[in-house]
Amino acid sequence: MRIGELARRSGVSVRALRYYEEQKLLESARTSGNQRDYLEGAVSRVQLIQQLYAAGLSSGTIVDLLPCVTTGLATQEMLDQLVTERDRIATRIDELGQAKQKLDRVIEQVVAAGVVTGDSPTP
Amino acid sequence: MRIGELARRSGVSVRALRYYEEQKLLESARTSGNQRDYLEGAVSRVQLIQQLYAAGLSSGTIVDLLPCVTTGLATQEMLDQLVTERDRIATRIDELGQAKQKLDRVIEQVVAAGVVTGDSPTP
DNA sequence: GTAAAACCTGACGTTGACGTCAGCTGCAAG
DNA sequence: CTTGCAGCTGACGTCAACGTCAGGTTTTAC
Repeated sequence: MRIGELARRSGVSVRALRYYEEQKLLESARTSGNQRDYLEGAVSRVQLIQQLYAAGLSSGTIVDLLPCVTTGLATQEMLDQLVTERDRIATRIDELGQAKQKLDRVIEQVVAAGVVTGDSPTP
Repeated sequence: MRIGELARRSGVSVRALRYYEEQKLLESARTSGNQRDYLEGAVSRVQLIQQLYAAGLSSGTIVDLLPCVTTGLATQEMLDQLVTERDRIATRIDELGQAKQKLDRVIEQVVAAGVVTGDSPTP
């Protein structure tokens, strides 16, 4: 599979895939014409990378943790880092939950008070 | 209250407070010597701003929404934006929850398999 | 064979929330 | 008075995950 297809199937940009390779997150074979050639498994790997990015991990951290995420094996240091990140995510979920509650309450108030009509007319 | 005290009490940097003012998120009176002079309420306002930032809102969005967060009054447009952001946060919480579950499972696996000892010695 | 996609490397541009530095002013203490 | 911290404005620096452009090569379609 070449880079364009992987991009479509995994939902990220071609540029992002090249960036992942630069960051050692993703590897590719090369064809005789020097074009990247990916295995099928690359799709789920890219999706995994995306999920970890979305979780707020840096590329460096992902590089450190991807091996044990895929193999289930880790050194003590890796385990510590895993736990650290897991806890960070948990904390973040908490923060977001509080912010959401705040907005929920504001929305409730606004709805209860009725919407204000104070805009400029559409010219 | 001057800017240094507000920074200490709200837990953000002096630079951040000046930035908030630049972004119209925070206002201050000025003393005769042109120094910023804040009301007591500024502390909680800054904390609120921080919470909204932490929730992933941009300063522009916060500018739009702060009025109704503090007053409970909103136009239809503001209400729509409120709901949009609330939903965005909810989605994000979901994503983070999934990522957390993934790390939880990995940690479980690692613990079940036992920690690997494969490091370079400390020289 | 040739035109159009798709791909390559390399390098500069973007964005947001500040950090940091320079050079100047205000203000309370001894 | 002067020492020295706190504050002021203005402006450039940062960092990460890409976007985008330039200039060239490879693959595909006809």
